[in-house]
Amino acid sequence: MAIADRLLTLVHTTAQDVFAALRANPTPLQAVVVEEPSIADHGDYATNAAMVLAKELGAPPRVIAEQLAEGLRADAMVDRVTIAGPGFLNFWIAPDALARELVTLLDRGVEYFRPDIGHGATVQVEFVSANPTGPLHVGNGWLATYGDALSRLLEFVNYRVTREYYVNDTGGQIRQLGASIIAVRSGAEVPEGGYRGEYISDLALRYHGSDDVVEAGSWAVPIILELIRATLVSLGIEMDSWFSQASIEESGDVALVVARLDATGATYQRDGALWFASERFGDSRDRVMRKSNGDFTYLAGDIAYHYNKLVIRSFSLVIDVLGADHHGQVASMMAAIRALGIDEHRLEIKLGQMVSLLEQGQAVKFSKRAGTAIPLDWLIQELGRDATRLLILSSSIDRASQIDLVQAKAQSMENPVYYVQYAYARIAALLRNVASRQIRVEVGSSDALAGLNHPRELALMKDLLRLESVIVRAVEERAPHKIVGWLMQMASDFHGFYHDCPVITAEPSVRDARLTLARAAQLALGVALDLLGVTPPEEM
RNA sequence: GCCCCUGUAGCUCAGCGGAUAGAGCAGCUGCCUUCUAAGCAGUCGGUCGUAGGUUCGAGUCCUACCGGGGGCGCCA
Repeated sequence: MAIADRLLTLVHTTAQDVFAALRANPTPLQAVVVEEPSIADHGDYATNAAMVLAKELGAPPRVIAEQLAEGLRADAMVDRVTIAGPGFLNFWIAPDALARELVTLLDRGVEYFRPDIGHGATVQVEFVSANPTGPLHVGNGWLATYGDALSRLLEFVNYRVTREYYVNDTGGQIRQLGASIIAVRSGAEVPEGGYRGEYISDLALRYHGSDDVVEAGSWAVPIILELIRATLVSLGIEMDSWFSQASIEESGDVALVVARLDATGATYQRDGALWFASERFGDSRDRVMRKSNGDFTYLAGDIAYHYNKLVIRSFSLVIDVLGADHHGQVASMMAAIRALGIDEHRLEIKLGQMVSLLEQGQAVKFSKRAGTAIPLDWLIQELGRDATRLLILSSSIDRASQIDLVQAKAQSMENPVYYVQYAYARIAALLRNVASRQIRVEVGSSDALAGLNHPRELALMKDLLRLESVIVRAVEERAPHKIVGWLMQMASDFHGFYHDCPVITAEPSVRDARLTLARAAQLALGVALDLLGVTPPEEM
């Protein structure tokens, strides 16, 4: 258990003692938290327990705080407790307790940072799923990287993850694609709503089939998918599964699912079409399942696809990563899940807000059809894989990012990714130097490590002990960008340590303790970088 | 009109209901004879969109308003 969690437990038990002493009934303590103050004078950790209890007990916070402090001081883990402000309890952790924790960390290795949240459950993350009508653009890169980092996080906390790309290989846009290729081949204008761009010209040169738009479109899909796959690989992303929309339609599952909705009385006929009464299940209006011409709608196919994921393939959890332009589908899909009697908590839909490019202060929207989309390949080539990933992962997907490409490129050598990677590389260099100088290192007994009490060393240790809880939060909130926040702090603290605390030239006991700390830091940096899919470089 | 996201430093963005709101970039000033200066230290820069409310305590929660983005098809 992490130190903060152990402290919270300690605060809880001490609170029970206070209740008993006051002959008061114990009350729930959910509001009690242990946190790390941003100000060093406020201790290594702090709790609001006295203020919460004061409310429950109707006594002044500082009086309660005195009683709590009494009990807390008795614990060996706690070095010092002070009462401050409106009734905060500030703790300082005993150096030997930190040292023991560091020993445990090194003993357990990567596992030290791994909370078992998933318990081996299966989860499918569906992301990218861009129509196979052209190369990925920069906007696709955002959600692709988010989806991959989320998948890495879930894998780390013991989910069995399947990364899936839903291939919309049927329908109107495939006909448009075919029509565009045929038009360019015959030297005609690309039709209204068609696709433009160099790749269309390339395809037109290679296409030797008939003038049937479906044939031409279907012919092009696998070629374009291969381009997409290659782009993803260059971003460090490999899908486990490419799921064809056409295959769902051919399987008969669409009819099956519509029949199931029918059987539960959730559908009705109107104007020659079959409707799903989705409003009864929380949608803003009802939706058509089968058009008056007999074809199923996209939504019907999409419901069948989700039925396939949740029932036929029976993933415990399904996460759809979609662009905010798919917001309109969410309520309909959730309504269908409820109508089919599936536990709605098994489907999560994460909406990523739109990304826009800034060109001379003006926002430029992506349009594949108009040919104004900036290719993702271009961005990766300009910035490199690691800088691209970190740029994308440093902010929340709830925010509509604006990226100034000129600035992004100009800053590529100043990208924060190098700051973080440099910390890792510096440790690698340290360890190489130790090896090449044939220094014998006695790795860390907790006694030796208790000598680590320089402020830089303490800051580093606290970062190490915090990583697990950061990972928990990042997973729970589906927010990989929280890992970036930790990495920046960790890198900053490491560079400060490196600057102020010589390692190899220090006397042997100090040197060995610092080397041990550096090793732990490298381990943690490696875990965090790996969660983001960013390379941990041995040298720079 | 209704629904979702959002508004924090010049720019791009972090920020668990807690104490004196942070980082990177841009600007200014120092620090390489010393384990990698892709670094460290300092400095400049803020009515956290506005107004109410809840709370011992609000950038964070609630309401209204203002601004920005997206969505509301028998398209996919």
